[in-house]
Amino acid sequence: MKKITIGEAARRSGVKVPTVRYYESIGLLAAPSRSEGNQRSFEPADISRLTFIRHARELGFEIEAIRTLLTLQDDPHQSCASADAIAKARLVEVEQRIRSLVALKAELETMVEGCGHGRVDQCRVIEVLADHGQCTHPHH
Amino acid sequence: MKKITIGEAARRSGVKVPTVRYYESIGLLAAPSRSEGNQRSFEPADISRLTFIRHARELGFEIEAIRTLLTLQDDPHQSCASADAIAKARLVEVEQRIRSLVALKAELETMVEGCGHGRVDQCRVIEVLADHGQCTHPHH
DNA sequence: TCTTGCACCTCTAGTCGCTAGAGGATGTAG
DNA sequence: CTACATCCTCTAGCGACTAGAGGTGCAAGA
Repeated sequence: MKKITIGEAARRSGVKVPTVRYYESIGLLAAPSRSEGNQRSFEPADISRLTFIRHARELGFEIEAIRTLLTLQDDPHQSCASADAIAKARLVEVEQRIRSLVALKAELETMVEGCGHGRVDQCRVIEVLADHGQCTHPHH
Repeated sequence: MKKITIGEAARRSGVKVPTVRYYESIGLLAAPSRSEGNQRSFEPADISRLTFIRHARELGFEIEAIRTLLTLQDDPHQSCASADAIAKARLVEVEQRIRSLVALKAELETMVEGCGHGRVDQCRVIEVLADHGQCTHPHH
Protein backbone atom coordinates (compact mmCIF):
# COMPACT_ATOMS: atom_id res chain seq x y z
CA MET A 1 0.00 0.00 0.00
CA LYS A 2 2.01 2.97 -1.17
CA LYS A 3 0.17 6.20 -0.61
CA ILE A 4 -0.66 8.32 -3.63
CA THR A 5 -0.44 12.02 -2.84
CA ILE A 6 -2.66 14.54 -4.54
CA GLY A 7 0.28 15.75 -6.62
CA GLU A 8 0.97 12.22 -7.79
CA ALA A 9 -2.71 11.66 -8.53
CA ALA A 10 -2.75 14.88 -10.52
CA ARG A 11 0.31 13.86 -12.51
CA ARG A 12 -1.03 10.41 -13.27
CA SER A 13 -4.53 11.50 -14.22
CA GLY A 14 -3.73 14.74 -15.97
CA VAL A 15 -6.14 16.63 -13.72
CA LYS A 16 -4.66 19.62 -11.90
CA VAL A 17 -4.25 19.52 -8.13
CA PRO A 18 -6.81 22.24 -7.28
CA THR A 19 -9.22 20.62 -9.73
CA VAL A 20 -8.92 17.28 -7.94
CA ARG A 21 -9.87 19.01 -4.70
CA TYR A 22 -12.68 20.76 -6.53
CA TYR A 23 -14.05 17.44 -7.82
CA GLU A 24 -13.96 16.08 -4.32
CA SER A 25 -15.76 19.17 -3.01
CA ILE A 26 -18.63 18.73 -5.46
CA GLY A 27 -18.87 15.02 -4.73
CA LEU A 28 -17.67 13.80 -8.11
CA LEU A 29 -14.83 11.98 -6.40
CA ALA A 30 -15.20 10.29 -3.01
CA ALA A 31 -13.19 11.89 -0.23
CA PRO A 32 -10.02 9.81 0.07
CA SER A 33 -8.48 8.67 3.34
CA ARG A 34 -5.97 10.94 5.02
CA SER A 35 -2.44 10.52 6.30
CA GLU A 36 -1.58 11.30 9.91
CA GLY A 37 -0.73 14.79 8.88
CA ASN A 38 -4.15 15.23 7.22
CA GLN A 39 -2.92 14.81 3.68
CA ARG A 40 -5.03 13.05 1.08
CA SER A 41 -4.06 9.49 0.19
CA PHE A 42 -5.55 8.21 -3.07
CA GLU A 43 -6.14 4.67 -4.35
CA PRO A 44 -5.44 3.50 -7.91
CA ALA A 45 -9.22 3.43 -8.49
CA ASP A 46 -9.30 7.18 -7.86
CA ILE A 47 -6.76 7.70 -10.61
CA SER A 48 -9.00 5.78 -13.03
CA ARG A 49 -11.96 7.84 -11.98
CA LEU A 50 -10.05 11.08 -12.45
CA THR A 51 -8.86 9.94 -15.86
CA PHE A 52 -12.43 9.09 -16.80
CA ILE A 53 -13.56 12.55 -15.69
CA ARG A 54 -10.75 14.30 -17.53
CA HIS A 55 -11.46 12.46 -20.73
CA ALA A 56 -15.17 13.17 -20.50
CA ARG A 57 -14.45 16.86 -19.84
CA GLU A 58 -12.15 16.96 -22.88
CA LEU A 59 -15.05 15.59 -24.87
CA GLY A 60 -17.10 18.50 -23.58
CA PHE A 61 -19.44 16.60 -21.28
CA GLU A 62 -20.82 18.73 -18.49
CA ILE A 63 -20.16 17.85 -14.87
CA GLU A 64 -23.74 16.71 -14.30
CA ALA A 65 -23.58 14.42 -17.35
CA ILE A 66 -20.33 13.00 -16.04
CA ARG A 67 -21.94 12.43 -12.67
CA THR A 68 -24.57 10.29 -14.40
CA LEU A 69 -21.97 8.44 -16.45
CA LEU A 70 -20.00 7.71 -13.28
CA THR A 71 -22.99 6.26 -11.45
CA LEU A 72 -23.57 4.06 -14.50
CA GLN A 73 -19.96 2.95 -14.41
CA ASP A 74 -20.28 2.19 -10.70
CA ASP A 75 -23.09 -0.28 -11.40
CA PRO A 76 -22.18 -2.24 -14.55
CA HIS A 77 -25.33 -4.33 -14.54
CA GLN A 78 -27.54 -1.41 -15.48
CA SER A 79 -28.72 -0.85 -18.99
CA CYS A 80 -26.44 1.46 -20.88
CA ALA A 81 -29.34 3.34 -22.45
CA SER A 82 -28.63 6.45 -20.35
CA ALA A 83 -24.98 6.50 -21.33
CA ASP A 84 -26.01 6.11 -24.92
CA ALA A 85 -28.55 8.94 -24.63
CA ILE A 86 -26.00 11.26 -23.05
CA ALA A 87 -23.42 10.55 -25.74
CA LYS A 88 -26.01 10.98 -28.48
CA ALA A 89 -27.18 14.30 -27.07
CA ARG A 90 -23.59 15.46 -26.93
CA LEU A 91 -23.11 14.34 -30.53
CA VAL A 92 -26.09 16.43 -31.62
CA GLU A 93 -24.71 19.44 -29.77
CA VAL A 94 -21.32 18.99 -31.37
CA GLU A 95 -22.79 18.68 -34.85
CA GLN A 96 -24.80 21.84 -34.33
CA ARG A 97 -21.79 23.68 -33.01
CA ILE A 98 -19.74 22.62 -36.03
CA ARG A 99 -22.41 23.83 -38.43
CA SER A 100 -22.63 27.21 -36.75
CA LEU A 101 -18.85 27.57 -36.57
CA VAL A 102 -18.49 26.76 -40.26
CA ALA A 103 -21.03 29.49 -41.08
CA LEU A 104 -19.16 31.83 -38.80
CA LYS A 105 -15.85 31.00 -40.44
CA ALA A 106 -17.31 31.95 -43.81
CA GLU A 107 -18.50 35.25 -42.41
CA LEU A 108 -15.17 36.05 -40.79
CA GLU A 109 -13.38 35.20 -44.04
CA THR A 110 -15.59 37.60 -45.94
CA MET A 111 -14.84 40.27 -43.38
CA VAL A 112 -11.11 39.74 -43.45
CA GLU A 113 -10.92 39.47 -47.24
CA GLY A 114 -12.98 42.61 -47.70
CA CYS A 115 -10.71 44.66 -45.50
CA GLY A 116 -8.57 46.86 -47.74
CA HIS A 117 -6.32 47.84 -44.84
CA GLY A 118 -7.36 51.41 -45.25
CA ARG A 119 -9.22 53.53 -42.77
CA VAL A 120 -12.01 52.32 -40.55
CA ASP A 121 -14.73 54.02 -42.56
CA GLN A 122 -13.97 51.69 -45.45
CA CYS A 123 -13.39 48.65 -43.31
CA ARG A 124 -15.61 45.70 -44.01
CA VAL A 125 -15.02 44.17 -40.59
CA ILE A 126 -16.63 47.13 -38.85
CA GLU A 127 -19.22 47.49 -41.57
CA VAL A 128 -20.45 43.92 -41.41
CA LEU A 129 -20.68 44.06 -37.65
CA ALA A 130 -22.60 47.33 -37.74
CA ASP A 131 -25.01 46.33 -40.46
CA HIS A 132 -26.47 42.99 -39.67
CA GLY A 133 -28.28 42.98 -43.03
CA GLN A 134 -25.01 42.11 -44.76
CA CYS A 135 -24.60 39.13 -42.55
CA THR A 136 -24.42 35.71 -44.15
CA HIS A 137 -24.80 33.96 -40.82
CA PRO A 138 -27.92 31.78 -40.89
CA HIS A 139 -29.18 32.48 -37.41
CA HIS A 140 -32.31 34.37 -38.40
CA MET B 1 -37.90 63.11 -29.92
CA LYS B 2 -39.78 59.99 -28.94
CA LYS B 3 -38.21 58.28 -25.98
CA ILE B 4 -36.97 54.74 -26.42
CA THR B 5 -37.45 52.69 -23.28
CA ILE B 6 -35.09 49.89 -22.31
CA GLY B 7 -37.71 47.33 -23.30
CA GLU B 8 -38.08 48.90 -26.71
CA ALA B 9 -34.30 49.10 -27.10
CA ALA B 10 -34.05 45.44 -26.17
CA ARG B 11 -36.71 44.46 -28.70
CA ARG B 12 -35.13 46.47 -31.50
CA SER B 13 -31.58 45.34 -30.87
CA GLY B 14 -32.21 41.76 -29.87
CA VAL B 15 -30.27 42.23 -26.63
CA LYS B 16 -32.11 41.29 -23.45
CA VAL B 17 -33.13 43.99 -21.00
CA PRO B 18 -30.84 42.93 -18.12
CA THR B 19 -28.00 42.54 -20.61
CA VAL B 20 -28.47 46.12 -21.81
CA ARG B 21 -28.11 47.30 -18.22
CA TYR B 22 -25.11 45.02 -17.82
CA TYR B 23 -23.43 46.53 -20.90
CA GLU B 24 -24.04 49.98 -19.47
CA SER B 25 -22.57 48.90 -16.13
CA ILE B 26 -19.34 47.73 -17.73
CA GLY B 27 -19.07 50.85 -19.85
CA LEU B 28 -19.68 49.21 -23.20
CA LEU B 29 -22.70 51.43 -23.73
CA ALA B 30 -22.81 55.06 -22.54
CA ALA B 31 -25.30 55.73 -19.77
CA PRO B 32 -28.40 57.11 -21.50
CA SER B 33 -30.37 60.11 -20.30
CA ARG B 34 -33.20 59.50 -17.86
CA SER B 35 -36.88 60.39 -17.79
CA GLU B 36 -38.38 62.32 -14.87
CA GLY B 37 -39.21 59.02 -13.26
CA ASN B 38 -35.57 57.89 -13.55
CA GLN B 39 -36.19 55.55 -16.46
CA ARG B 40 -33.59 55.15 -19.21
CA SER B 41 -34.27 56.92 -22.48
CA PHE B 42 -32.23 55.64 -25.42
CA GLU B 43 -31.31 57.25 -28.74
CA PRO B 44 -31.39 55.48 -32.12
CA ALA B 45 -27.57 55.46 -32.04
CA ASP B 46 -27.73 53.30 -28.92
CA ILE B 47 -29.82 50.75 -30.79
CA SER B 48 -27.16 50.57 -33.52
CA ARG B 49 -24.47 50.13 -30.91
CA LEU B 50 -26.40 47.38 -29.18
CA THR B 51 -27.01 45.63 -32.50
CA PHE B 52 -23.30 45.88 -33.27
CA ILE B 53 -22.49 44.35 -29.89
CA ARG B 54 -25.04 41.58 -30.26
CA HIS B 55 -23.78 40.62 -33.67
CA ALA B 56 -20.18 40.62 -32.52
CA ARG B 57 -21.14 38.46 -29.53
CA GLU B 58 -22.95 36.04 -31.84
CA LEU B 59 -19.72 35.81 -33.80
CA GLY B 60 -17.99 34.88 -30.57
CA PHE B 61 -15.97 38.04 -30.03
CA GLU B 62 -15.12 38.67 -26.40
CA ILE B 63 -16.32 41.79 -24.65
CA GLU B 64 -12.82 43.30 -24.60
CA ALA B 65 -12.42 42.72 -28.34
CA ILE B 66 -15.78 44.37 -28.89
CA ARG B 67 -14.69 47.29 -26.76
CA THR B 68 -11.75 47.79 -29.12
CA LEU B 69 -13.93 47.38 -32.21
CA LEU B 70 -16.33 49.98 -30.82
CA THR B 71 -13.60 52.55 -30.19
CA LEU B 72 -12.48 51.96 -33.78
CA GLN B 73 -16.01 52.50 -34.99
CA ASP B 74 -16.23 55.70 -32.97
CA ASP B 75 -13.25 57.16 -34.81
CA PRO B 76 -13.57 56.22 -38.49
CA HIS B 77 -10.36 57.95 -39.53
CA GLN B 78 -8.16 55.43 -37.78
CA SER B 79 -6.45 52.63 -39.64
CA CYS B 80 -8.51 49.47 -39.62
CA ALA B 81 -5.46 47.30 -38.96
CA SER B 82 -6.63 46.56 -35.40
CA ALA B 83 -10.09 45.53 -36.54
CA ASP B 84 -8.50 43.32 -39.15
CA ALA B 85 -6.15 41.76 -36.59
CA ILE B 86 -9.01 41.05 -34.20
CA ALA B 87 -11.09 39.41 -36.91
CA LYS B 88 -8.12 37.37 -38.12
CA ALA B 89 -7.33 36.14 -34.62
CA ARG B 90 -10.94 35.14 -34.19
CA LEU B 91 -10.82 33.32 -37.53
CA VAL B 92 -7.82 31.30 -36.40
CA GLU B 93 -9.60 30.41 -33.16
CA VAL B 94 -12.70 29.34 -35.05
CA GLU B 95 -10.72 27.17 -37.46
CA GLN B 96 -8.98 25.45 -34.60
CA ARG B 97 -12.25 24.91 -32.76
CA ILE B 98 -13.80 23.39 -35.87
CA ARG B 99 -10.89 20.98 -36.29
CA SER B 100 -11.11 19.82 -32.70
CA LEU B 101 -14.89 19.48 -32.84
CA VAL B 102 -14.69 17.39 -35.99
CA ALA B 103 -12.27 15.02 -34.26
CA LEU B 104 -14.56 14.93 -31.28
CA LYS B 105 -17.55 14.16 -33.46
CA ALA B 106 -15.73 11.16 -34.88
CA GLU B 107 -14.99 9.90 -31.41
CA LEU B 108 -18.55 10.35 -30.22
CA GLU B 109 -19.82 8.54 -33.32
CA THR B 110 -17.57 5.59 -32.59
CA MET B 111 -18.86 5.51 -29.04
CA VAL B 112 -22.50 5.66 -30.04
CA GLU B 113 -22.16 3.16 -32.87
CA GLY B 114 -20.32 0.71 -30.63
CA CYS B 115 -23.04 0.75 -28.02
CA GLY B 116 -25.02 -2.46 -28.33
CA HIS B 117 -27.74 -1.17 -25.98
CA GLY B 118 -26.98 -3.94 -23.58
CA ARG B 119 -25.64 -3.59 -20.08
CA VAL B 120 -23.09 -1.03 -18.97
CA ASP B 121 -20.26 -3.54 -18.73
CA GLN B 122 -20.42 -4.03 -22.49
CA CYS B 123 -21.06 -0.39 -23.27
CA ARG B 124 -18.54 1.26 -25.49
CA VAL B 125 -19.46 4.74 -24.32
CA ILE B 126 -18.35 4.00 -20.79
CA GLU B 127 -15.45 1.89 -21.97
CA VAL B 128 -13.96 4.56 -24.20
CA LEU B 129 -14.25 7.14 -21.46
CA ALA B 130 -12.65 4.85 -18.92
CA ASP B 131 -9.80 3.69 -21.11
CA HIS B 132 -8.17 6.63 -22.73
CA GLY B 133 -5.97 4.31 -24.77
CA GLN B 134 -8.88 3.56 -27.07
CA CYS B 135 -9.31 7.21 -27.74
CA THR B 136 -8.97 8.40 -31.32
CA HIS B 137 -8.94 12.03 -30.29
CA PRO B 138 -5.66 13.61 -31.38
CA HIS B 139 -4.99 15.69 -28.30
CA HIS B 140 -1.93 13.82 -27.12
C1' DT C 1 -60.31 58.93 -10.47
C1' DC C 2 -58.94 54.76 -9.28
C1' DT C 3 -56.96 50.57 -9.93
C1' DT C 4 -54.83 47.00 -12.27
C1' DG C 5 -50.89 45.24 -14.07
C1' DC C 6 -46.89 45.51 -16.75
C1' DA C 7 -42.52 47.59 -17.28
C1' DC C 8 -39.12 49.79 -15.05
C1' DC C 9 -35.58 50.72 -11.09
C1' DT C 10 -31.40 49.08 -7.94
C1' DC C 11 -29.02 45.70 -5.62
C1' DT C 12 -27.25 41.25 -4.50
C1' DA C 13 -26.27 36.67 -5.44
C1' DG C 14 -26.03 32.75 -8.38
C1' DT C 15 -24.48 30.19 -12.68
C1' DC C 16 -20.26 26.93 -14.62
C1' DG C 17 -15.89 24.97 -14.03
C1' DC C 18 -12.50 26.03 -12.51
C1' DT C 19 -8.11 29.21 -11.00
C1' DA C 20 -5.44 32.23 -7.92
C1' DG C 21 -3.88 33.70 -3.71
C1' DA C 22 -3.31 34.07 1.39
C1' DG C 23 -1.58 32.03 5.30
C1' DG C 24 -0.21 28.12 7.47
C1' DA C 25 1.15 22.83 8.22
C1' DT C 26 3.63 18.69 6.65
C1' DG C 27 7.03 15.83 4.56
C1' DT C 28 11.55 14.90 2.64
C1' DA C 29 16.43 15.49 1.16
C1' DG C 30 20.80 17.05 2.30
C1' DC D 1 18.37 20.99 11.43
C1' DT D 2 17.27 23.51 7.84
C1' DA D 3 15.60 24.40 3.52
C1' DC D 4 12.19 23.75 0.33
C1' DA D 5 8.56 21.52 -2.12
C1' DT D 6 4.23 20.04 -1.37
C1' DC D 7 0.32 19.87 1.11
C1' DC D 8 -3.85 21.95 3.83
C1' DT D 9 -8.22 25.23 4.13
C1' DC D 10 -10.50 29.16 2.94
C1' DT D 11 -12.03 32.97 0.22
C1' DA D 12 -12.41 35.50 -3.90
C1' DG D 13 -12.16 36.03 -8.80
C1' DC D 14 -12.91 34.95 -13.90
C1' DG D 15 -16.50 35.88 -18.16
C1' DA D 16 -20.85 37.10 -19.50
C1' DC D 17 -24.50 37.09 -18.06
C1' DT D 18 -29.17 35.54 -15.37
C1' DA D 19 -32.41 35.38 -11.53
C1' DG D 20 -34.70 37.22 -7.79
C1' DA D 21 -36.10 40.50 -4.11
C1' DG D 22 -38.26 44.54 -3.10
C1' DG D 23 -39.75 48.69 -4.69
C1' DT D 24 -41.41 52.72 -8.27
C1' DG D 25 -43.44 54.60 -12.73
C1' DC D 26 -46.82 54.79 -16.07
C1' DA D 27 -50.61 53.96 -19.30
C1' DA D 28 -55.14 52.10 -20.11
C1' DG D 29 -59.61 50.38 -18.82
C1' DA D 30 -63.84 50.63 -15.38
